Amino acid sequence: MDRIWSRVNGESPLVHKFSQCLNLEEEDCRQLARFEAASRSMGAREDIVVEGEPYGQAAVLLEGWCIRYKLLPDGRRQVVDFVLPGCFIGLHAHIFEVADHSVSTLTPCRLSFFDPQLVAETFAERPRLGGALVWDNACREALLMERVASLGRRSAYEGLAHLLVETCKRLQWCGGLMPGDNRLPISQTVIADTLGLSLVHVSRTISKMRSDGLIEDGTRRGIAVRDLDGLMQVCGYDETYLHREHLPARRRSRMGAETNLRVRPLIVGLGGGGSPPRPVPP
Amino acid sequence: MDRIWSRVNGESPLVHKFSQCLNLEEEDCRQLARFEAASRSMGAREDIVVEGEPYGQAAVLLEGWCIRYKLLPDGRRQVVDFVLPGCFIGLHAHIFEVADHSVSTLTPCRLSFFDPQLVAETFAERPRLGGALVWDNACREALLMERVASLGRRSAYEGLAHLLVETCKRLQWCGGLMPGDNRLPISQTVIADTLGLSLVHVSRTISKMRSDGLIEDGTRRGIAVRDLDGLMQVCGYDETYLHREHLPARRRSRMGAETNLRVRPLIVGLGGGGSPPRPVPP
DNA sequence: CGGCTACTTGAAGGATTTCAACGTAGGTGG
DNA sequence: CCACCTACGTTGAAATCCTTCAAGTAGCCG
Repeated sequence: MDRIWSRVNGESPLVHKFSQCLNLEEEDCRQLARFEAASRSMGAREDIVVEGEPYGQAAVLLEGWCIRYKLLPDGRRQVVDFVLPGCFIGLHAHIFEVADHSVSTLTPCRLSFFDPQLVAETFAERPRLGGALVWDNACREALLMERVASLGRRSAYEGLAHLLVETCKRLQWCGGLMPGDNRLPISQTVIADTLGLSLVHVSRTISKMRSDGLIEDGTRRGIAVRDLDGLMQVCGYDETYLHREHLPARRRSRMGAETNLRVRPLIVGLGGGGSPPRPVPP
Repeated sequence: MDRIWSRVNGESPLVHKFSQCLNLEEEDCRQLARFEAASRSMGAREDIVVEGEPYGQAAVLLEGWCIRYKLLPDGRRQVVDFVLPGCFIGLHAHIFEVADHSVSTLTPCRLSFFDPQLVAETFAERPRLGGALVWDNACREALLMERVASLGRRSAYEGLAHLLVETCKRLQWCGGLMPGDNRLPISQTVIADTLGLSLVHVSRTISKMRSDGLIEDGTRRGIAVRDLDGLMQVCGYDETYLHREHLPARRRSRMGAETNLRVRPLIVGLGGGGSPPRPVPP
């Protein structure tokens, strides 16, 4: 589980990501390359950002997996998000003095550190890329909201299914899924801290899911999805929040700062002044 | 609980909010006024944004409370965030086609709807304000992460305490706390859907907290905090994530430098009913 | 006075945690 | 090569947190 989780091809993760929402021009790629200029390797389980301490430089993750997490005063840990290739780390460095969460490597990683100032420059010089950054940020927030929904309203079994599906989708998206190998490098401990469960219960939940034929017996080699559709059924997966619907065509013309943003009619008070959709227990 | 939760004075919520992180100039205030130009009233329990449907216009909440929430396919509801005066709603309208969450009024509200295009203009014409928007957005993300930690790793009692403290802090911050009245207009149903608990258990938790002398018997009039320090002890409250540390001095020079703007438009904005019983996993 | 919504309370059951013990693989050093 | 250590995973049993079901109370409105 400790090998580097490299990308399928040697392509730049940022170019790969943003070319999905933007027709990158020569100059855009050049600018993105500046983010990835100072590549550096790190081992597993190393800290990149530490909660309560000042941010260091910002970084892009090129290869490997990291986790973003928070610690309660008594040591309980909550993993907030998985950081996959192409994700930014510590981009708030230029906004906040002190980090409100930690980021650590999960596997050996390759990252590129850059001066946060580069973000400002990008907005100034390549507004189209600036728009892409905005979009990227909004996507991360959507992901966070879905996590909230998962933690609050899904059972352990459902939550695990959802996490696995979501992670697979994101991996496909960022090109981080190995061809003949769909294992995810996450230990049960990490899963527990992500789903807000105890390690023991995660073990039992995984056992059940394995015997249900939904995942592989990937013990100690990472968990592996066997039946994606089955998992999606389990948790009623709805991909809307990943916002990948209309990326190909429409998005390209809208993200660019050159084009006009359009206005749409208000949607207010549906239901004739009634209450919001509320499933009431009898 | 149905009166309008107005602001302490008639000041503009946006001016109030951003003057805490920025020395607003005459022209800044004029620009902010454009966001608040088209004021409109709404009743309690009306929809503003509906998950799965296209966004409407964006809005600023001027008075009242709203909730941001998600629905699972089977109707379970998870409240993601409280929207307080000065908060934006549907600011993603210019990024995403389809809303990934809903927003509804909780109390009667006054809002101002504006064309999302106004955001782009603001970044272009008043970069200092653009920086403030970025900061505002980052704060909301920090809030979301804390919510994740709460849902995943705090008990019902701790989570309730944390939610109450956080909400009081935010209210003080946005000036939405009435002078002689520290009641919060949130029903137990809303609390349950925020903490990811059942209504019944919230009722019991509140009872206990009340008998512990931490909150007032605000039945049917909203819950009221009696012992803020006590609540903070219960949940080990750490305010770091609200990022209010160095707002007074330092922030002003960093956020606002039209000269050396370290941050640049990284826009992004994000801006009733109860959850049915959770189905038993197979 | 219904009828509605919000809240309360008791009892039972289920989900999840804790405690504790055990197993297994990989790495390290003798 | 084995002994040992550590990280990770599994399993059982008991305890706890929380949910569900069900019924009842209280305030508000027409």
